[in-house]
Amino acid sequence: MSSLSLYDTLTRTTAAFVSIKEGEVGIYLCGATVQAPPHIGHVRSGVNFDILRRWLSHSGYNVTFIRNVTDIDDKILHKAVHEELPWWAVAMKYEREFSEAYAALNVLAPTYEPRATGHITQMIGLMQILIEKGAAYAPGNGDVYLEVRKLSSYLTLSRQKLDDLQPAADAEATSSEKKDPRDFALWKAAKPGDPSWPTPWGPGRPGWHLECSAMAHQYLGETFDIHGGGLDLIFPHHENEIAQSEAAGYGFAQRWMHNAWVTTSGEKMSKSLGNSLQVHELLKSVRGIELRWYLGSAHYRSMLEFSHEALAESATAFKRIEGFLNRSVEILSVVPTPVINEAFTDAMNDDLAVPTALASISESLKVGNNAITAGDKAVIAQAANEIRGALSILGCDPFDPAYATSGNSDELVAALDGVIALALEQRTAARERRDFAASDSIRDGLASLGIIIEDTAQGPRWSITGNGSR
RNA sequence: GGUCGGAUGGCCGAGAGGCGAGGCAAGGGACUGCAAAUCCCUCUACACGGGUUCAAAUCCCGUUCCGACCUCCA
Repeated sequence: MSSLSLYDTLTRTTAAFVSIKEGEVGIYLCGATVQAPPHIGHVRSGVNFDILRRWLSHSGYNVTFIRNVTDIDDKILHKAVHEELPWWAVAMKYEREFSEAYAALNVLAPTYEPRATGHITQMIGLMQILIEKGAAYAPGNGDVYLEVRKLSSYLTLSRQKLDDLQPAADAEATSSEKKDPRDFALWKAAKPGDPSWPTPWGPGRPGWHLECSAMAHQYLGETFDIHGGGLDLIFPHHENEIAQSEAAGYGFAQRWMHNAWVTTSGEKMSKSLGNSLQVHELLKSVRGIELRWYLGSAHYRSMLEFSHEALAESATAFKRIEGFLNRSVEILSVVPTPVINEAFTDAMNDDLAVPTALASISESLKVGNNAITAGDKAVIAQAANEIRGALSILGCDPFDPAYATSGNSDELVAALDGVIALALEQRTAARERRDFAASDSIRDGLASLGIIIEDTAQGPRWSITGNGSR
C-alpha cells in the first residue's frame, strides 16, 4: 500500500507527507478577494484543494480547513466607487457569489471562513510584535512597513534575489517613507473617504498580505501543515506572508502547494476576457457536477486550457460513467457503497495524480459494463462501488445530496415516471405490431423533450438528458 | 534583465531511461426493426539539432516557440 506524497513549492520536489500532529492536518487556503464575480479559474483552485481535503480525510486525517475571504482591498474600494455602493456591500455581494459557485461545484464548506475585516485586532497584534522585534517600522505617516532586507530567508519560496526584482511600480509614490523601495506595507494609512480602523499608528486599513498571516495564526497556530493558493500568489503574497510570520517568530506553513491556471488561448485568464467564463454563465450549459469533473480532471499543477468543446466532451465522458451507475442501481436495486480501490489510492497518493486516477475509473467502468452484459451482479456491484468511491473523492458523486436538484420532488418524479410509462406502453404495442413509424414517433417526441429512450433486454428505460429542444 | 513552467497521436491528457496510461473523436465489427446504450477491433505520438547510453519521449548541451511571476491576480 502506497502512502501520500505531495509536491512542495518551497523545495520543488515531491516528498512524503507527514503531518505535524498525528492524525491532524491544518490547511490554509488563500481564498477570494471579493471584488468581482467568480470565474472558473477561481473555482479551479477551490476544487483542487477540495480534492486534497477529501483525500486527506479519506486517508484518516482530521482536517481543519481554513479558507479566507479578503473583504477589504484597493480593488474593492475602487469597485465601490464605480458601482456606487458601500465597499462592504460590494464585498458581501461577491462573497455570496463565490459561496454560490463553490456550492454549485460541491466544494465543501471550510471548517472556518474568516474575513479580513473581522481580524483587525489580530493584525494590530502581529504588527506590534513585528515592530518590537525590529522587523517592521512605522515612519509616522500612518503606514506600517516590513523591512525586507533584514530577512535572510526572504524570497526563498520564489527563489529570487531582492536586488533582481524590478522596482515596484508604485515605488515613486510611496517610497519616500520606506527604508527600501521593496519594503511592503503591512498597514496603510487612511486616505480621505477610505474605511479605516484605529491603530497605535493612526487610522488605516490592512495591506494585502497581513490578514493571511494573522488569520492563519489565529486558527491554525504558529506552525501548520499546508498552505495553498494559486500560482500567482507565490510572489508577492505568500513570500510576504512568510516574511511577516517568520519575523514574528512563527514556524508558519510546513508545505506550500499551488494550483495552476485555467487558460484561454494559451493565456492566463483575466478580467478582460469578459463574462463568458464566469461560473454562473457556464452553469447554463453544463451541470455543476460536470463543470467540477472538467476542472478536476487535469492535474492541479498543470495548466488547463479551457474550451467549450473540451468542456462538452468532458461532460459527455462523465455522463457515460453516471449512466453506468444509474443502470447498476436499476439492476441491483441498491445505491452503490463507496469503495476506494488500490489503483485509485496509488494514483491519489502520488501527489494527487487525478488523471491517472481517472484511468482507474475507466478500468472499473469497462469491467462493470461487461458485467451488465454478462448479468454478473457481484461484479456490477463491485465496479459501481469502486466508481462511486472514486467519484466521491473527486467531489463528483452523483448520489451526493449536494447535487440533488431542487424542485424534483418524489411525487413529481413518480408522476413523470407514470406518464412516460404510458407512452412507452403505446410504443411497445406499436413495435409488437411492427408499426415502426408510430413507435419511432413516440421516441422522437420524447427525445425532443429531453427524454431519451433506450431498449434493453429488460425492456425500455428512460432518462433525462437535460438538453431537450424546448 | 531576474525567477519559474511548458511543447506528447485528429483533440484532451498521463508518464520521466527499456515493457507504447486513459479518455474523446474517427473508421470497422457485434447487438438492434432502426436507433440508443454497451462490447470488440483499428489508427500510435513525444518541438528541433547534437550528445551520453546496449537502450532516450524520459538524462546532458544547444536552438526555436508558448506561457507565468517580478509588490495588492486563483
